[in-house]
Amino acid sequence: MLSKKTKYALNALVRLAKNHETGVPLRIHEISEGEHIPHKFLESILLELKKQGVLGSKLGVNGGYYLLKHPKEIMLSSIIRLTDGPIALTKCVSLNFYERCEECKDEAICGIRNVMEQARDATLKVLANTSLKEVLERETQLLARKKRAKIVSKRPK
Amino acid sequence: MLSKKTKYALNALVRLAKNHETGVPLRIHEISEGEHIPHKFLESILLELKKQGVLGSKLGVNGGYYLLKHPKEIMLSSIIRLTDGPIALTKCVSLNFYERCEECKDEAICGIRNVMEQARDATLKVLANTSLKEVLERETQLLARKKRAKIVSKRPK
DNA sequence: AATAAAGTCTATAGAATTTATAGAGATTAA
DNA sequence: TTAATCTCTATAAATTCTATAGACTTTATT
Repeated sequence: MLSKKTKYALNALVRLAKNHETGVPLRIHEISEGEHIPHKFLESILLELKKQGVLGSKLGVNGGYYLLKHPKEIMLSSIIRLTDGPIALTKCVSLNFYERCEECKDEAICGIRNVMEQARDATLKVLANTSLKEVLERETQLLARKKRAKIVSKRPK
Repeated sequence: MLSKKTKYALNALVRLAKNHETGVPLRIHEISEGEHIPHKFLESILLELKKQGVLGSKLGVNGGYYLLKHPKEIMLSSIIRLTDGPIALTKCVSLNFYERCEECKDEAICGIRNVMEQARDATLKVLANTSLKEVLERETQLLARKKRAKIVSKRPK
């Protein structure tokens, strides 16, 4: 499961992606209110994302945060790794956070591990191929679908 | 990430699957030593799996635990759900542990959620189609592969 | 009937992680 | 100069995870 921190980070980044083309930074304040994220918590999350090179910031009046890369270059997998750590279900199959399982006798012949590798590949195929831009596009589609459904439901028989 | 509890449960169940055809129960003791799992912790895990209907037990001398179903009928996804809970990355897309995200404004148009659905399906395709029997078969294959590799490495040039 | 070998049950403690907040500091635009 | 912002350090509160203690019950064996 993703932590709240990661969900907050993802939502904030989607919000920043929406704002990306305006060229002006977004205030923490605007994001935390718009996305229902505790202000101080979001503050620390965004600061961390800045330190990790995902976000840039501007201080003082008219300051705020902005994406350092184009939304299509920012993949969900890399965000999750920054805020939550491993995407794999066990560290012994993690590509970025590998660690041996203490209790394991021989990794090379562990059947569970073998399945976890497969699961990791399946998950990653989704998360590493989905960018913030892609998320925005999906939201557009979902919104259109919702509106269509509403119209259909109101149509007289 | 899977908790230790879940990893312990999986390893114990694989061990019980190996023992399945003998028809005799396995003692907690034998499992905890063989799989390097803290005895008391394993005790509580197995008891829980019993209450959930996965395991049966026999009391007294020559007692122990055994699988209630054939290893090919026990899927990794169902074990993980019993010990860890949701397999999905967010509860808002969990099939068995659904819960609304507090911070979410409208599930129907959430792009993140849409991706998480996809990720869930991908992971589940692996975990819900892999049984304990399948894990055992993989271990056999991995062992064979390992032996072959050893022979090749020893072969004179 | 006695004994030893198992699982059963309740309670709880310790550790780690997650979530969140406080408050003083530094920078910038107007 | 001032108000608006992000920055930084510290820490508190809550929750979850990991693990253990110890008394109890059941069963096979002698």
